[in-house]
Amino acid sequence: MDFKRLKYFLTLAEELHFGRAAKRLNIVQPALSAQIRNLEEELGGLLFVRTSRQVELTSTGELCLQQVRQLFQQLTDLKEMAQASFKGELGKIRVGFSSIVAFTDFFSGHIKRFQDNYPKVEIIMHEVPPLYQIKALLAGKIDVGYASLLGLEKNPDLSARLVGVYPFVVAMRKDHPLAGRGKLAHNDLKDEKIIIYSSEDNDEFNTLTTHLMRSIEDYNVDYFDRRGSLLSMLTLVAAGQGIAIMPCPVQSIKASDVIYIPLAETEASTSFFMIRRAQEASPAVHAFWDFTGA
Amino acid sequence: MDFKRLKYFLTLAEELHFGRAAKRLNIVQPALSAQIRNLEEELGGLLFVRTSRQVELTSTGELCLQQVRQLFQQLTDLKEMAQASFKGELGKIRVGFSSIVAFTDFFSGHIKRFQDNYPKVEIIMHEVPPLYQIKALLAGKIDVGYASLLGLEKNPDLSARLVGVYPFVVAMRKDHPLAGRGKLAHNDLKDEKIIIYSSEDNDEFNTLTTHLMRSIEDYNVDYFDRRGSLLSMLTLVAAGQGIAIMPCPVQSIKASDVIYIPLAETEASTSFFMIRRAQEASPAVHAFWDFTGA
DNA sequence: GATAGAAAATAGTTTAAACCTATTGAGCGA
DNA sequence: TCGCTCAATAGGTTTAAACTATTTTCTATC
Repeated sequence: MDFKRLKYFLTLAEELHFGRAAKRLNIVQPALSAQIRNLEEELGGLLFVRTSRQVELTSTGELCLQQVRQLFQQLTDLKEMAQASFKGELGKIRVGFSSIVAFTDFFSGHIKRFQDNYPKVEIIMHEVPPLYQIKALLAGKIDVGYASLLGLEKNPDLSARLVGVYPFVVAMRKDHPLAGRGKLAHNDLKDEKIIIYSSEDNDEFNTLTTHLMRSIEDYNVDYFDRRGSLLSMLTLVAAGQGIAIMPCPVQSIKASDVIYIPLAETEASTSFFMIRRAQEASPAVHAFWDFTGA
Repeated sequence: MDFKRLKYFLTLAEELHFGRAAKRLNIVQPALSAQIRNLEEELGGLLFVRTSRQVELTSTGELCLQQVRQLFQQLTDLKEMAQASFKGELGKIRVGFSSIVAFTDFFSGHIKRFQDNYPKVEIIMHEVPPLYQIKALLAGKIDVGYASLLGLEKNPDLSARLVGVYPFVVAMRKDHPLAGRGKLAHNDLKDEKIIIYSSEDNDEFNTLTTHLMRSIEDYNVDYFDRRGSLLSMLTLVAAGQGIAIMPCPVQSIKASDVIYIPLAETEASTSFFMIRRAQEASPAVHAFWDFTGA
């Protein structure tokens, strides 16, 4: 059983004339006769009634015609699907993102614009803490990561691309003494209780605060060490437990009683990266990477 | 694109090893390598990642695998369908029957038993007057006819088979003078008004009554000539317009005020035939013919 | 009824591609 | 470094599909 034979069958069923059908198939009439005979032998009965004047389908032939049309449709679909898949227009991309990334403008922009241009690619989102993203990428659990991490260029198994650099803001209760200020400098934080997110699992906040701390190390800062999420930090701020230094995208989280004031006069900032495996095979992931990089 | 290639793909996708897959396919490893390469070139990308230690599917390969499995399922279905159709287990049979036939025991028996044994054959019933059945058969409007007709053996384009011979009964109002009798003879009808169905279109009643009349031609019978259906004859009988001579299956029609009395002492009878085209192509029709004849 | 024409089937030859054997090359483990 | 496994490559062989030429069958027309 062969697609070529089925194609011959289909053409003959349409033309109902061996000579014309053979011409359309760019073969010669006896070749078509032989192939149709082969097909009929394989199925165990006649598909056409041949009188010397006309050819017509048997009832079985009619049934087969419908099925064969379907079969060719499926074959066409298969080819198109494969080609779409090779072009990265089809497939799944598992995207890992850290909690802060979810509030950046580039992240939602990437996802939305890609989805608009590649509607058949399924994007599966996972919130994954930054250091875990590296493990998840190498273990094949996610295909693309979005996080603020340092030293990525040192890992030969990963490719990274800088996608955003953000200054810091200071989150505090609205009745905090500093609340009226339009902007803050290092000096202003000198005697404040600063809430820092710290966790062995999650390096992002460590990274950025360490980064920041380096720039304000001259100052004598009390800090409040605490495990928890981005939101739990804001809860602590709202509860008057201290102030928090955070990348500015966090501003879009409107917590009651909490205000954000830019931290000026420092070159400290948070850099966000896209990360993928250096040896990536999936065309969809490459399409995503190239599309968001263009 | 060829089913053989797709089969190779399927086997390799299952084995993930060129040597083993080739062995299962009863070909040699380089042949398999070449065919997989051809397939990949045709689709425009790689379906497998080959390291010298292991073979695995690409993401596109995974997608194709599902589609190809479906394709093979459909191919199997096509073959099975074709073979079922050749055996007459699949298809349509358009059955024409005259009104009286609907009340015979053989008719419902044929249909029911065949349908039980050939559940996938669609039987389409048409009530067709007897002479029309011959036209409908020759015009390809129906495939099998059931009727009482004479001279069928003279038509070389048709095959017929006798399926039932029934004596006559006399239908009359229950208050008719003859109503008390257990059976009737020709003599008894001598002075009765007999309702006869007559139509150029429909020969069945003409046939049977002519047949009957021949056997009682010695008697002086008034008859009431009237176009109409089987039921309209019974209506006339119920209205006291006369008595009617009918094949005994009509007895199963219980009309109020109408009783049936056997017409004995005559060899006159109605013969019912199955009819089909002599040159019938449809295996389902042959299956029906053979099944009901066995 | 004979004859010409049309269309599918048959016979024999040619060609193409699928397959086979033998070998090479690459990667991994001892 | 050697040896082993496994896929790729090279070159010859076989099979089957296609071609050309011819026959057969049926129909339409004279």
